[in-house]
Amino acid sequence: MADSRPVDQADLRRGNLALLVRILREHGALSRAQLAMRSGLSKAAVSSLVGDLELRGLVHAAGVSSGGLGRPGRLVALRPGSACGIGLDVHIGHVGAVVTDLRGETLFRRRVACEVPAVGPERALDELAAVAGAALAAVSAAGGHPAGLTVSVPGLVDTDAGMVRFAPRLRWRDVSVAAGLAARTGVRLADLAVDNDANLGAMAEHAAAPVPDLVYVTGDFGIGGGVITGGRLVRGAIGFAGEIGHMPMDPLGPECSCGRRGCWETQVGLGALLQAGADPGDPVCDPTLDLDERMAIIRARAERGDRRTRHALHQIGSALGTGVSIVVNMLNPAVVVLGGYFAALPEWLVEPVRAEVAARVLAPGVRIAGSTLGFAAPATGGALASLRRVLADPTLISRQIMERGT
Amino acid sequence: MADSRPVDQADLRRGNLALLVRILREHGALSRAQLAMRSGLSKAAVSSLVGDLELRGLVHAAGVSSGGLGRPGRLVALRPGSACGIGLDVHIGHVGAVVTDLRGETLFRRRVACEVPAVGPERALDELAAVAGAALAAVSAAGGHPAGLTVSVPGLVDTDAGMVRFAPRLRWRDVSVAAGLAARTGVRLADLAVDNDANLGAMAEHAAAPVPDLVYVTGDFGIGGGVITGGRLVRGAIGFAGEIGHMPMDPLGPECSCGRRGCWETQVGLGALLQAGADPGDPVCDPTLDLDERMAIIRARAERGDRRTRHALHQIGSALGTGVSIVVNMLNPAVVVLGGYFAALPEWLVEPVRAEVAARVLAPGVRIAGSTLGFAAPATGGALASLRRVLADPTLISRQIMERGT
DNA sequence: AGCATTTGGTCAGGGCCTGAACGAAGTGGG
DNA sequence: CCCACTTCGTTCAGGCCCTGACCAAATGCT
Repeated sequence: MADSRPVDQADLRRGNLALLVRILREHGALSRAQLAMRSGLSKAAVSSLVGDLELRGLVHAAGVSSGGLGRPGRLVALRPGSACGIGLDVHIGHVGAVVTDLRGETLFRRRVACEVPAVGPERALDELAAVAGAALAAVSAAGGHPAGLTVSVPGLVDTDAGMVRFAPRLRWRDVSVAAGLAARTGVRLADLAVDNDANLGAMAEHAAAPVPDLVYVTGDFGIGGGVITGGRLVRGAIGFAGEIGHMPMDPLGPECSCGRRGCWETQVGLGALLQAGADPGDPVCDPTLDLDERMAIIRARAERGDRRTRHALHQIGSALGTGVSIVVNMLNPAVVVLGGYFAALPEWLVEPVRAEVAARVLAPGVRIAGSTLGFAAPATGGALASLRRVLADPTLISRQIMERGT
Repeated sequence: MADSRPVDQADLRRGNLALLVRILREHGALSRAQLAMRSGLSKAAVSSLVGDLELRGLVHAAGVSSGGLGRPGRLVALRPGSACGIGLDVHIGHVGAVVTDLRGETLFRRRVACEVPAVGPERALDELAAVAGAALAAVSAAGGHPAGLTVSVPGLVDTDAGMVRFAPRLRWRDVSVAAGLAARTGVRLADLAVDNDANLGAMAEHAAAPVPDLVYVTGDFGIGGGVITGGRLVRGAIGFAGEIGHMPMDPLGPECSCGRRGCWETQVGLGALLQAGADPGDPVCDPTLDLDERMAIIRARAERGDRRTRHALHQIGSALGTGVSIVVNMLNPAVVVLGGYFAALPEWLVEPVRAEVAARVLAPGVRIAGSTLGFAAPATGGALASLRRVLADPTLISRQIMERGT
């Protein structure tokens, strides 16, 4: 068995193609001369590389640079919709899809209600495959090339096997999501990936706030965490990293679904908020109601100053801050992003968390922010994860297909 | 400003030189043909690369492969003492040095008693420079080339500036270790690095137990943590990652040196053990006594079954396990290594930690182990950190110098 | 119109890896 | 003892990729 791969001239080419794509992603349209300047490559090399990217359909001419002396540069930009990452999302109440191109623009977004725990994995995968088909059609319509599909699932995922090992909230166990989707859509297994919702959410937030060290905490009834350090996602030895919902916080606390007592998610999960802030008959406790609507009711109550709701939110915020402090002490991220239902109530949750962090954390300068992506973060992260492969190696988009197109 | 470095043919060469060095490090002496097989490179390329490494003095002929049919292979091996990493260690009671070559063999080891908090940074750096000088002399005597010096300090380090920001146990604040050592030894600033003791300890344990995800917890009076995920050290946004000693564990606990209450280190630090296991007048509480000797006394008492000692150890072990469980839940390492004073008492500490982890951690298969390197881990890690640069880029060892030598 | 300036393409050149060919250095059967 | 066989390591042509120099093209300024 080989110990590691040797480095090859093709790797060199790949690396420089990827470099140009990264620069174009960050700076928009640039001339070849500007690309040469920014990349450090020679003009000759840039010419050749841009020609290559053009043949692959990843870039196209984008006018000329107007201003200034001398011959105007012919601008080159990433072609809209050229390579598209597809992110799919399985939630308790819906399945969804997001399509993003290399520039980071969203080309397609859909969300379909689906009682996933009730209908079972096979029916849910049928629904998911239908949404995926629509996403793929949107990519085709844009004249693009799908870079891959990544499915977000709220549970424990074996990313190598493309399987969901255990997702208690979906009532899934050992579900072959990748294989099931491949069979239904005809997409190659190699182009399908499955990952945890918090991991993908962290990737989405990381792309939005590009600091190398970020922690994403997402909540609905369970709590998930996604950790990015040094720009890389932390998965742990067997993919359990970030499973912070079951941090033991209070040995005398209420019993948790995992069988232990006082787990963090019993303190800050949506269940805890509803229990403290509403009576059992209250409409916000109605599980058949859409999550967004229930959050809107709670928002409204908090905004008009309802005492019980405010008190419940403050209690959640404090407990959230205690747990966040532990994470921050250990990992020293530059940013902690609060996603999921926390993102719907930032006015009442972010401040208590900041206060706890200020009181309990050694390191200065940690930013606490509500997610701007909200419940869309996991699917967006899935799209980005799919794109990341092309970003690292643009030659994955083959030349031939595009030559046919011209 | 360039956005990122372009990839170059020299990078290609570097990468393949490094590949061969890695393979030789792992497998010992190999023929060129075997190297070609294992690396995936062609025989021609291997010949050229080996010739290059020979000129740099990094490898040398090492006999012939005896067995089998056909022409025997001329074995090539890493030259003992060729490139040497130097690790320096500043502790409360001593300064020390370790020299390791590319093969991982230790060529030199020294430890000199020094009351660092008492004598102040300048005098301590004098002592450290003397030890460093002896280490450099040992490298010269072995016909080697120093790959760099890395200093381990128990405190908060600004690795970019080579400065210790705050080391309460040494009573250091804003000490320019790299500059001070450069001035005293004549070593170039670029070859000097400073890092936290727990980070370096983690690197040493990581090299000994090569799993990609490892957490190292070290204790004396303070508690430090080093985290490696995906084979990379986690530093955090401003270098505070792994500062787990001040995790808030008990809001009603005793006051900590940091000003808060119930930090983890008040529960599991050496102070907690001594307070629970010995009276103030007890010799093990004598701060002038060598740490190793004090640990030996505690070991002896535990071995002969002293009830109070055993009880104190069990109490420490439980609290240690509680904190370790939090870390493990968050990061899912394959191994947790207990270093520092914990490593001196594994028979009584490892089991309670295992029990707590088994009760509190979701992920299966986490190994808990006492460090085999003990108090030597940080310096060893420093030596490895210095070597890592050469391992990533063998061309750092220039050819000319070695040509002069032959 | 002429000149300075900048762009971008072409071409020789050198570094690096590959694959084929070949001499070198052993083993083992006849 | 000799020769076939096997494996090793070097050499050489060939191809890929980047660089640097050169040059035609395109535009503003005088």
